[in-house]
Amino acid sequence: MEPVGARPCASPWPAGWTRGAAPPARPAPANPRHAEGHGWSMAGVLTRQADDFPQWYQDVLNKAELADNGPARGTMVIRPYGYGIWERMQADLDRRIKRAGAQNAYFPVLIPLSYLQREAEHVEKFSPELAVVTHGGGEQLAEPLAVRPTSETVINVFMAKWIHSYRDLPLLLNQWANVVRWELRPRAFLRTAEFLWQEGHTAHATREDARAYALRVATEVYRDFMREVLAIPVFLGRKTRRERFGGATNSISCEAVMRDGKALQMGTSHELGQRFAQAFDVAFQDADGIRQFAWTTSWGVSTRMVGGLIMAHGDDGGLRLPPAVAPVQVVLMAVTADGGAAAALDGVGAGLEAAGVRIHRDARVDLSYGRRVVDWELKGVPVRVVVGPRELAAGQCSVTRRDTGAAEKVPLGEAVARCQALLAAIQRDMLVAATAERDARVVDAATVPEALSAAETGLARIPWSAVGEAGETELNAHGATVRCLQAADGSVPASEDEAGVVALVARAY
RNA sequence: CGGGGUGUGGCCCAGCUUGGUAGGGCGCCUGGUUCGGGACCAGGAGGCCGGCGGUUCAAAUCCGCCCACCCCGACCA
Repeated sequence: MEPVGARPCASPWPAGWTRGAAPPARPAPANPRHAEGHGWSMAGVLTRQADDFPQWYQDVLNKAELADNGPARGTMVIRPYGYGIWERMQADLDRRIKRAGAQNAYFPVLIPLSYLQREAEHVEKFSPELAVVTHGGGEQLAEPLAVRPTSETVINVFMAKWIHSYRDLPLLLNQWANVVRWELRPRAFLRTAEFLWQEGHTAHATREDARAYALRVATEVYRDFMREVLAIPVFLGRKTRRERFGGATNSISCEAVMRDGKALQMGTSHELGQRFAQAFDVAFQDADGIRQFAWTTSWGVSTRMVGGLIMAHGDDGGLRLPPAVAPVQVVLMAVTADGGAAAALDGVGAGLEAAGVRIHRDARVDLSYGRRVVDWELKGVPVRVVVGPRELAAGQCSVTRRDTGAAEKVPLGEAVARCQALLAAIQRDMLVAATAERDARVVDAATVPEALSAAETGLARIPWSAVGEAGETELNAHGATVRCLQAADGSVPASEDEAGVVALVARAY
């Protein structure tokens, strides 16, 4: 007997993905070319999102050449095209982080295990996912070394060494690094045993300063980056006690909604109070000569954002990339090998390059036209410029945008300017579209059962007073979580107990 | 830790019940015809059938042990 719906698969990624979840209703494809009756279909190329979203994600990873599974369970190889996206994210974030005053540094990947144990809640939360090195050079180590799951501990040791006076504060550090967390349910980009991220660590003289900085990073660095560069709108909110980072006094998170209605935590910024400072003796003398503990923060975003980008924008044709992070912004291709198409495209390409646009010339005329088109659609290249005999005869090129599928004929002489305008429009329109789609998935709820029902297809807004710790337990028992808490006006509340606080509830990756 | 399942070219799988020269699709290589939405034809490369042992004239197939991975549950969050 054949188990219905069984999909044997050697890959570890899709494991348990749809556990208990009914496939939510899906919106109509954003790309009109894929609509019923239009004739062009990606059938056979990609699993449709509505049929099996996790399989669609897996197909996109493979066909857009984003990532492969690593040899060790839970590890991932990021392929050049996927890494190109990450590099674009890194470059922009790095600028924003520096604009916020932080400087880059680098701390070791191996951390003495005893460091991890100095802050009680920190070690409690991270122990289950630690990878520990016990041998080196063929000898058992006197003290095991943890492979960093995050670097608060080692960085605080050095903050303690470097900070003496209030004049040394604030100390604003950031590092780009890899971290390892032993995950039992890995999912490519979203939860991998090893991932790449940036982790910021700061020390401040006052609680107010630390709090303001953690919020500043969450808004000016993370939220703005996600909106302006990734074209993904996020809810900024406060984590509940249960969802808080191990060792934090407050965690602020950026929560995005994917196209299957599930939420994804795209980034977090934590107030650590004086807990790490006390554990690691990060202290300074204030202007009055009084010795005080510093107030610290930490904040990070990771390669998980690549997964979020895929799932927030991708459609049945594959990836859709906002121009700001697209490794290739415009692809140029000829329909056939003969004629003067190549020369015409060279001219447009040279103009685009001179204008600073990232282009790719697809010279593979030995492949069928359809094959090449599908390739670039799968890869989400924002704009495609095509020249064939028809265009050539008219002195034009065909310019097609990936986000809407809209195509137009443009005189060759105007192609560069038109592409630039389109790239700007796509960047804007993708945010507008993603925002509309997200908002359509947000439902107001008054009770925990109502919130659970709404979480089947999206995100529920429910008064936190109607949930509480008991309600949160109930939600968790049914696969939903409180993603974050917001004040009535959408801002980040200073405490859970503020009047009018609203909980955003969803199933999450 | 308990229950269930799967290991066969790069990928997905058939073959196993009833032992008898290792197959198909996709991908890859060559040549040709094609090329306006994943083309077609022909030829070709590529496999200690997860490992060890057993039964047998003969094992991918039957038996035993082991390993790895996956699913459900438990645990954790």
